[in-house]
Amino acid sequence: MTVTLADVAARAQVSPATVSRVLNGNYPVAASTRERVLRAVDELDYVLNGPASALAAATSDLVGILVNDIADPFFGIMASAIQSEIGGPGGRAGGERLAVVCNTGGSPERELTYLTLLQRQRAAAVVLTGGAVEDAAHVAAVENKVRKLADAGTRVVLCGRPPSPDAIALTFDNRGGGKQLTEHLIGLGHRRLGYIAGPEERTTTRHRLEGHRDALAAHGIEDDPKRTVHGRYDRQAGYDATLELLRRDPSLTAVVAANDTVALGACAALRDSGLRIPDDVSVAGFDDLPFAVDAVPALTTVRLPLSEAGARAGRIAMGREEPPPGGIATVHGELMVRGSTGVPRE
Amino acid sequence: MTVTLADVAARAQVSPATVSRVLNGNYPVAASTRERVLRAVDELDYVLNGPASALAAATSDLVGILVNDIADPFFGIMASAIQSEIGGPGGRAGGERLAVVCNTGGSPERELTYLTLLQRQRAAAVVLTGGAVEDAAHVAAVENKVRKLADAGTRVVLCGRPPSPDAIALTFDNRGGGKQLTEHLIGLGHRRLGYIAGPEERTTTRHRLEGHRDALAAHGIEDDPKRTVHGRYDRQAGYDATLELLRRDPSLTAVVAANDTVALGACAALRDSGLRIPDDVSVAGFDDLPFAVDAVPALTTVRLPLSEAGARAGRIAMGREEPPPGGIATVHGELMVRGSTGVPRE
DNA sequence: CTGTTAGCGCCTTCAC
DNA sequence: GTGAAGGCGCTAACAG
Repeated sequence: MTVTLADVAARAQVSPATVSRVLNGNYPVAASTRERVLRAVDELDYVLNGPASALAAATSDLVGILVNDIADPFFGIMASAIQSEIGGPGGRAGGERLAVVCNTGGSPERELTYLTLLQRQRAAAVVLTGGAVEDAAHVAAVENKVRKLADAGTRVVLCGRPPSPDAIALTFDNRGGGKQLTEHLIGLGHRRLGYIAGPEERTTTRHRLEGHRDALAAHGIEDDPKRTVHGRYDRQAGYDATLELLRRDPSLTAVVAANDTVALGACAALRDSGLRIPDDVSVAGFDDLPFAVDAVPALTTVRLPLSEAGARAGRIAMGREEPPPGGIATVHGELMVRGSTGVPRE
Repeated sequence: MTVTLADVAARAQVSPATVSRVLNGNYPVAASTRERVLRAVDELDYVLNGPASALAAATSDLVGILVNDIADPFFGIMASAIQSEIGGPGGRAGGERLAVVCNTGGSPERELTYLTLLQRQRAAAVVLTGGAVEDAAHVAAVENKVRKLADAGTRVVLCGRPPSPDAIALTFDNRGGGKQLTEHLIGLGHRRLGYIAGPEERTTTRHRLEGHRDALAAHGIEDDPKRTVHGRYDRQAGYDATLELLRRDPSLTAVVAANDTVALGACAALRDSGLRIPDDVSVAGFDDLPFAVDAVPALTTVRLPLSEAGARAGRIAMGREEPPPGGIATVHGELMVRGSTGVPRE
C-alpha cells in the first residue's frame, strides 16, 4: 500500500541501505547513484516513515517548544523566533526538523505531561519558555525530567526561564527591569505607587516584584503591602486590580503592571474611573509587546528582546551556537519611556 | 540502558503483550495484573517509546495544528482552543496526545513541508487554520497532500479556511462579515470609505474585500479602486496604507481595515495626521481580538468566534464530534459596534 | 484474560 | 562506494 524504502531501492536498483544513505546524506554515495535514488523517490512519491526512522536511529527530528500561553504574543513571538532557527535544513532524512509548540496553559501537570510526551517521542531538543512555577515538588519533578531528557541525548534549553541543572539557560533580567521601571517613576516624583503583580507562585512575578521593591527601598519609600495586588497575566486581572488599588488608596499617582497586557487593563480601569493618563495617574507595563506602542497614550514599559533571545535559544538547541559560558546567560531589558508616565499630579 | 517494555514485563512477571495492553487500555486485563504492571512501570520509571509504538501501530499520537503566524493572537487563540480539545485523555498509550502547532509563517512552501513532516510522523490528525494562498499550483499541491493524509487515515480539518476536498471544513463567513461592517458605516452616512486589504493572494483578504464591495454596490456607491490598498496583516501595513489612502483622497470619512491589527495601525496614522476618531474619520477592524476593546476609542469590528470554532475543530479532529453535514460548516461573525465609528464629519 | 509469534520500516555495523 | 543482515521497541493477530 504505502511506499517504503525498499520499494524505492527496487526501483532505483540499489540496496535499501544505499537509499537510506542518500536520504540521510551523511555518508558518501556516488553522484550517479544518488541521482537515480532521488528520481525513484520522486517518481514513487515516497515519504519517509518517521517513527520507523526514529526507532532505528534512536532519535527523532522533533523539537519541542513549551509555552505557557500560546494565545499570548509574549510566547508567540518567542516561539516564532525559536522555530525560525529550527525549521529549515539540518535535520536527518530530508533535511527538515519538525518544530512543535506545546501549550501548557501554565499548568505544572501539563508541563510535565508534555515533557514526558516529548521524551517518549525521543525529541532531538526541547526549549522551555517563560517563567516557572515555584512549587518545590514541581521544580524537582521538572529537574528530574530534564535530567532524563539530557541523559537520553535531548538538548534542553530554557528561554526566559530561571536556570536549572542539566539545561542551558537564557534568563531575562526581570528583577533589573522592574527596578529600572520603578526608578523611572520615582525619578518623576512618584511616591505612592500601586503594583499589579502576576500569579503568586511564578518566578517572573516574584522577580519583577522584587525589582520594584528594590527600587522603593533604594529610595527610602515604604513598601506598603496594601499597594500590591496579585492576579493573572491578563487584561481583566489588570482592570480589576486597578479598581481595587484605587479603592484602597485613591491617592495613588502611578500604577506599575506585571506586563503590558495587564497594563492595558489598568488603563481601561483608570479611564472608566474618570482618571487621565498620565495627568492623574501614570501607568507602566513590561515586555513591550507590539501593541504597547499603540496604546493611548503609548505605554512606558521595559522591552525584552524576545525575538533575539528566542532565536538564540533555537540556535543553541540545534547545536548551531555555543552555549554561554557556564550554561547561563542573562538577557537584559531596556526601559522604553513613552507617554503613559509623567510627573505626578498636584 | 533505557527501560523497555520487556523490562517492565519481566518485573511484573507478565508478557510484553500484557504490558502493552494495560498501557493502551483498550483491551480487557485483570485488575490485579494491571495493578502489578502499573507498579512495575512506576518503579522502573518506564516511558513508552513513541516511535516504536507508532511504527507497530501504524499511527501516532501526534496531532498537528498549522498556523500562519503564531505570534498573532488570531492564530494563538484558535490554536489554544484546538489544543484544549486534543490534549487530555483519549490517545493511545498513557492517554495523552501530543498536540503540536506548526508555524508556516504564511509561506506555501513551509505549509507543504509541515504537511509532509506530519505525514511522515503518521499524525493522527491535522488541523489547518486561517486563510489559504490562492495560487493554483499551491492549492493543487495542498489538496494532493490532504488526500494522501486522508488515505493514510489522518483526519484533516480546516478551521477558518475555505473548503477543500477530503477535508472537513469550518469556514468563516468573511464575506458576510465584511459586508455587514461596511453597511454599518454606510448606514451612518459614510460615502467615501477607504479599504485596507490584506495580502493579495489570500482567501481571507479576497472574501473580506468582496463583502465590502458587495455592500458598496448594494447601496449604489462607486467602488473607486483608488480607495483600496493592499498590505500585510500587521500594524505597520495599516499605518502606511492609511497615510497612502489619505494622500490619495483627503476627503475620506472612514477607513475599513482587513483586521484589528491593521486597524490599530490605521488609528495611529490618523492620530499622527491630526485627525480625530471617529469625529474626523471612522475606523473599523475585523476579528475582535482581545485588544480591540482597549483601543481608544474602542474598535468597531466583526467578532469571529475563534475559540468556539477552534474547539469544535479540535473535537472533530479527535472524532469526538460529528462533522457537519456535507463536511462543511460556515461560522458567522457578529458586528460589534463601538466608539471608533460614528457619523461622518460636516 | 494472557502468552507466543511475527513483523512494522528503517538504520547501521560488517563485509566486500 | 555498495550490499547483506540483524535488530531498534512495540503491537496485533492467533492460540490457549
